[in-house]
Amino acid sequence: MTDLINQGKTAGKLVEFGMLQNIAEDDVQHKNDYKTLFQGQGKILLALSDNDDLSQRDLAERLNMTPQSLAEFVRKLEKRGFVSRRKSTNDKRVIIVSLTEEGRLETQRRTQIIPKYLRVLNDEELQQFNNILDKINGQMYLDIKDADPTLHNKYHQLMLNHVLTKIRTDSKDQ
Amino acid sequence: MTDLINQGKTAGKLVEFGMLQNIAEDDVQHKNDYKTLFQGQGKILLALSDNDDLSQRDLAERLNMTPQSLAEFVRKLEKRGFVSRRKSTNDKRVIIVSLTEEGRLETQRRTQIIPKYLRVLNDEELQQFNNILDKINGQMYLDIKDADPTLHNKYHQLMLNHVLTKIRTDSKDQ
DNA sequence: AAAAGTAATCAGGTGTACCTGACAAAATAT
DNA sequence: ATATTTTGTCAGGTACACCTGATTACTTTT
Repeated sequence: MTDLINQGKTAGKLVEFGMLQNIAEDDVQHKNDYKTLFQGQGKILLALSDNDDLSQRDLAERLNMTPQSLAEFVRKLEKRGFVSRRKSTNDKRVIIVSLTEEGRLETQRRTQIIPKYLRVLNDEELQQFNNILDKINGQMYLDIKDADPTLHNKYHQLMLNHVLTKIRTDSKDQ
Repeated sequence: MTDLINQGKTAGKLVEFGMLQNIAEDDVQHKNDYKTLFQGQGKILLALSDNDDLSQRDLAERLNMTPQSLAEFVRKLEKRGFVSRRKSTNDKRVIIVSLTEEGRLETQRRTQIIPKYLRVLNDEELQQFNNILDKINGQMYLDIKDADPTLHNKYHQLMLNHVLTKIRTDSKDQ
């Protein structure tokens, strides 16, 4: 019972956290697409930063979207200079998508930004927060696998693991 | 230096956290509009749950959007049965927007859901998480105020405080 | 009573994330 | 060599969150 109360309190704070992140983005830093990090174009950048030179088909599969949607986003990313497309030589149907240098920078910019607000935590709290996020994220992976055990999603999750392992590693390495 | 490394690690986990929340929403629980909680129609529900019977003008101001946008969202919410509109008697120009019972339930559903993943935290961790979120959120409020000290945003923030205080209180009271 | 505000509305637009259906070109299977 | 499968494209669509400009109806100011 006490559990529920405390969980509720925390849940409220998480809502608050989400909202504040949202506002900070809208009003403060004009271009920090936190919300678009995991969708559409952003998703593609993440996937490519994990594994460059993928075909559109492959990307679409990994990202769980139709090839048409994928193509659209890739076109937009190309227009923005973040990816390049070239025909595969083995199979002249396939188009290989790669990150440009610009795109690589953009991806880093998007994922490796250390939110300013983390600076208010001291070492101990940071450590606690880390553990907590590990636990929570672990549970969410399980929940996702549980609720949606399709093949696609296995790929999907696999990719996420890779992407995010990389992000974690990168920021650790800096 | 060690600080930066740890902050980076945590930042990565936060990215992961955001992503997982996103996927869990897409694929698992089909209708948990977490991402639309603080935008458009969702924002309006939140504002009304804090302070019912507001004029459209008032809502638009509090929510930092144009009256036209506001009107559009209110229309949509009305269509979905979440709000009702009635003419003010004092001023026949203004339209008072109120939550219906449905709308009130919907708002609660959206904000008071206790994420399942919180159950993996024990009492101590929950307590730690609470403190951490308080600190972080407090800092974000400051950052927002700092970066954007317009009148609108003061109102905006005020409203948020109210809304979220209420949410916090509600979940505590349960 | 006329002028100046104010609260809405209508009309039309932008950008983003998706989707379906139809089809061409290339690769593979028979 | 023909049939089938696969990769990608084109065309067109939905839904959502916004926005600007013009206009109507009502209120307040002068």
